Parts: sequence; C-alpha cells; structure tokens
Amino acid sequence: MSLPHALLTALIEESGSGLDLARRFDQSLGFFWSATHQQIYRELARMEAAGWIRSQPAQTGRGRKKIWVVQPEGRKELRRWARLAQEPPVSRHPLLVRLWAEAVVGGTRVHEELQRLLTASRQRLATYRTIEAEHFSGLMSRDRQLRYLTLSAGIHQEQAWITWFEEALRTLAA
Amino acid sequence: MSLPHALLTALIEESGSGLDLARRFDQSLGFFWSATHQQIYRELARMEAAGWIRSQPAQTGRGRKKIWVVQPEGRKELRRWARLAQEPPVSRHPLLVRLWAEAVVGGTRVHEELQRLLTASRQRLATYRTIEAEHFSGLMSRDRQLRYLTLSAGIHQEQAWITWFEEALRTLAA
DNA sequence: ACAACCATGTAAGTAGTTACATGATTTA
DNA sequence: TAAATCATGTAACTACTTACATGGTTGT
Repeated sequence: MSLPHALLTALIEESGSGLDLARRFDQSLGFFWSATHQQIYRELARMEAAGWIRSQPAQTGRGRKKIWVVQPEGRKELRRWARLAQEPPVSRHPLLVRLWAEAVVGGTRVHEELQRLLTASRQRLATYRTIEAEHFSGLMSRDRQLRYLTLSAGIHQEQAWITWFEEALRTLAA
Repeated sequence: MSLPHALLTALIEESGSGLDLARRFDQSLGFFWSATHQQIYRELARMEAAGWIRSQPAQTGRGRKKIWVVQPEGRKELRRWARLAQEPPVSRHPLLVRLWAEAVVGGTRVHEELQRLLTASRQRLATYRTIEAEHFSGLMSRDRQLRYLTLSAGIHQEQAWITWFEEALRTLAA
C-alpha cells in the first residue's frame, strides 16, 4: 500500500491537517495520486497509532484542527518502504471491455464514447502543459527535475491515449 | 463495475466454465483485463442469481464442472451497460510516490527500480509485438480490427512508459 | 488405492467509494 | 444569532487479493 507513504512524503514536505492534505491531493498532486478525505483521515489515524506521526497540538475529537508532524519513526518507515520493489498497478479500463463488447455484440455506440474521452484527455494534457510552462521551464535543480518527472509521466500517458483514441476513431470510421 | 460485463462478453464469444474464463483472463485477455478465479466464481454466482447466465447442465456443489451460457437477459444487460459513459480509472503508480519521496528525503535508490520496470515493460511490449505479428497482420476484417485495438492500447501504453523510463533514467544519471 | 490435477468454493483481509453525522469557527 | 464553512469523523458498501478447503476425475 502506498497511500500512507504518499502521506508521509507530503507531510515531510510540509506539515498540515487532514483537510490540507485532501486539498493538496485534489490539486497539484492529483495528476499522479488521489485520495478522498475519508481515506486520508482513516490512514492518518493508523499512522498515529503506529507512531509515525503526531498531532500538534494533541487535540482530540471532532472539529478540532490537528496539524500532523512526521516523527523519526515515520521517516524511518518511509525510507524502508521507498527501497521496496513495487509492481505497476494493473489497469482495467472499462472502455476496452466496451470495445470488445462492440466486436462481439455490436451497437454500443462506442464512437461517441471515444470522442468524449479524447476531448477529456486533450483537456488534461493542456492542464499539464500549463503547469509545465508555469513551474518547470528553463534550467531546473535536481530536486525540481525529480518533481517534474511525475508531471512528465502524466504527459506521456495522456499523449499515448490521445494517439490511440485517434487511431481507434479512424478504425471505427472506416 | 465492468467485471460482470467482461464475463458476459467473454461468454457470448464462447461459453465455458469458471476456470476456462480464469485461464482466458490469464492469457490472451490479460493484457487489458485481469481477474482471479475467486473473483470470477463469485461474480458468476451473482450473474446466475440475476438471471443473466445459466449453467449447462445445472450441476451443483463443489468439483462439478459448470458450463455457463448467456441468457437473453444477459445480452440485454450487456447492451444496456455498453452504452453508459465510463470514467477512466485513476492510476496510482507507487513508483511516482517513490520518485516524489526521492525528491523529498533522497537515498531511495529509485534508479534500480526504474531499470527493473523498464526491462519488464520492454518484455511486455515484445510479447504484444509477437501477438500482433501472429494474429493481427495484413488486411483485417472490421471485427478483427476492433479486437486489435485492445492490443494496440497496450502497445501505446507500454511505449509511453518506456520513453518515460528512459527520460527518468537520464535525469537521475545527470 | 493413491497421487496429480481439475474445478468450485469459503473466509478473511485490504483499499477505495459513497453517504452521512457532528463539532468548531467565521462572517453576515 | 443564524448561516456558511472548516474540519474531523462513522458507517456501509464494493472491488480486489491472499490463503485455504473440498470435491471430482484421471492415470499409474
């Protein structure tokens, strides 16, 4: 599981509350990782129980904001995890099932869906390009280059999908 | 959820037992969808309860082979589902967290992991290319072209990852 | 008869999603 | 002071994974 380690990394970068983290995952980090606040709160509770993080101040109960700070044990755990081999996630894209169903039973109007997903991919790519131009242009430090790589991965993936969507639309049009 | 609809499509293509399906998902279908036999058996039971499929003959209990046949209700359900809009799955690749951790705490030896994943991607791509040459060469019928698209999606994805792995390795080497 | 394999299934646990509940703080 | 918003949390559910159990068939 990578979520707790994503949270540890985020908190080392900058301490914050559960909602702060949820917002960061919704915004800048969203292009390569996502998590809802429910998931985050549950995970933070587990991480506190494990002694990886501590809340500052140690308030309890609902509604009281907690700022989470990573403890030495948390850094140790992150270093341990970050050296393990991790398999790439299996991707199960419903569109591929739909395309297969089109081949088997037909009449699924998959053309429209391809067009819709192509538009969405182009928009995501445009967003990535904007972030790229604003935050990752010119000469970059090693640290900055490493951060850029996560964005670059998203760009490569979207580009691959866009090329494939176009190919698929040509196939269906023929 | 797409698994029951993937199973319906597979069974319309060719009726078979749960284990037959598991083997098909392990082999040819594996490059765009995967499911373990436990998942498949549970889903088949639900699909039978819904009246989408029926076993031929209607044997019960452990160890007795059941050949599943799609009922008219099942075809209807597949057609219904195949027209719904489906969002692409959010991809959470642990490697991106690791790369981010490398930027934040360092010392994660992510270089080795990138090399390992690059090799694995190259092997998968080679497998896809073999399937492509053996089953999808020359002029293809529309049906065949549609089936090729699922393989083509895998090829585009792997190529994108390979390009990105190489870029990431260059960045880390610098 | 018994080993190997084929085939179906149960149980327990992890991860993620959706819907809802509740307390605390800010602001009109 | 009431509404809006911030913030934390519970509950229930779905999908997937891992480990194990059990019956049936085939070959020696």
